[in-house]
Amino acid sequence: MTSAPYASRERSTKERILGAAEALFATHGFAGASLRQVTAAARVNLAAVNYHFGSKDKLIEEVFRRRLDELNTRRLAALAKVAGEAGTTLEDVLDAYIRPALDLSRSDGGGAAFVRVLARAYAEHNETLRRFLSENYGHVLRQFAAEFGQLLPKLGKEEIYWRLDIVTGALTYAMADFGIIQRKGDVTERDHREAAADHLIRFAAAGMRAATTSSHATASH
Amino acid sequence: MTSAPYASRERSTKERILGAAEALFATHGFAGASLRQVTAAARVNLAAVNYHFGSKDKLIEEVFRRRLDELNTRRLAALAKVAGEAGTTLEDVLDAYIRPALDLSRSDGGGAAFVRVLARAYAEHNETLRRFLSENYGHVLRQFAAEFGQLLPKLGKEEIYWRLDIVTGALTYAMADFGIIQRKGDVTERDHREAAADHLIRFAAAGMRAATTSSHATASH
DNA sequence: CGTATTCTCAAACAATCGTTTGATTCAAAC
DNA sequence: GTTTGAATCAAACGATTGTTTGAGAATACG
Repeated sequence: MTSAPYASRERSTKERILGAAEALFATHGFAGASLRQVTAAARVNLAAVNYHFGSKDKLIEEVFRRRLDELNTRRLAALAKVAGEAGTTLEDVLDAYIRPALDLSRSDGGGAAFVRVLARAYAEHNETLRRFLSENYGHVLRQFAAEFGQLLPKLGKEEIYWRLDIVTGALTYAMADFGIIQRKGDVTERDHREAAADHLIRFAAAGMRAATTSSHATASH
Repeated sequence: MTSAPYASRERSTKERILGAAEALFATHGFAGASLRQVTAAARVNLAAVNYHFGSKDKLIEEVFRRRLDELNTRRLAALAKVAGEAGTTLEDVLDAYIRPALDLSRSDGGGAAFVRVLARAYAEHNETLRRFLSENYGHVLRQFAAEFGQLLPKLGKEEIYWRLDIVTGALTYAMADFGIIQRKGDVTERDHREAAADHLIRFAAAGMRAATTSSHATASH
């Protein structure tokens, strides 16, 4: 029975709400998922959201904070392992940027859903949410941009940001499995994402290395 | 054969609704923009949406159909000009894919807003909308994939789709101006998008040409 | 024990949602 | 001028939204 004391439940009310919100925001979006859907999925009372988080907007922020803190930490840790080293390649740095997101999407705690939430956040124009993400991602982005600048000395600072921006957009897109390509039935979700990261890293590395010749018409060949 | 009443107005009610819906869907999303917002912005009566389109979902579909028909036509026309030719480069084909979207985003009829709507559609998991887009994009995508296959004979069919998929995601992301990079005040919107397309084409071409040899770490397990 | 605090719950709140209705206005057909 | 059918309008529909309320149950602490 569930008549046990509240504190002894397998997961706290706050955590159940966060998990349910994450999954529903990924599926229906922030405006599309109602608090009644969230609380029903979490098997908690409707009023629990406003009691524990204050409002729906604050709940959304908490959904992001819970994952982004760890994602940023892991990315910077992975970057620190390869940054400045002699034999570090572009692929290594890109791996440090992409792999933590891949790992997050594989984690069983609902991280896969969060990656889709993250992709939605990029598509949203919500000013509050944009600023929140910028404050979290901006710091990481600057450190990676500095490392890319060392590996690609011929590229200007602005050019680095341009290309890294494209990589981030493509990464988010690919990680969220938004592509038109449907994975075959005999390929597991894990292998699918491994392949996605593998393709993306090769793709992104080549793109980051591309020459800066302004005119692309009849460039080589 | 009755021509429409109220024909003396500068734009018809249907067109005004479509324009307002496009702009508001881009800003607030499909669930986030209400019909009252749309009809107020279009300066038409609330009931006009259901009268002319039947429902909100049908209105959404019509917003897409109006732009996608022309975008697909232009992409295929641009592809036909370079496909099969002797000196055709990868950049030329990518240009045929990206340039029509760029032109659309520059058109004064609200095309810029539609590109943002398109990016939202990719982030949505709406099954109906996904199928609608797949039917429109699938046809174009197959033709481009065939051309890329000729230009990159070393890549398998599945690999082509993988990379083209990443290009599409990155394109949508960049075209919608979702990037963190903010354009400077002295750069016009037009120049900003020109630069974006230029960067993206170079980036994408290098990515498409990337070797298939896995340069880093086959996964464990 | 009793008291204080934290949390849950059903119910209701005002606001907004997409949609429908019925009357009215308008341009063209007769 | 009358009729006709399409288009517009204000108003209301029932359903759903995020949020608040107040009473009650569960826990913590003295």
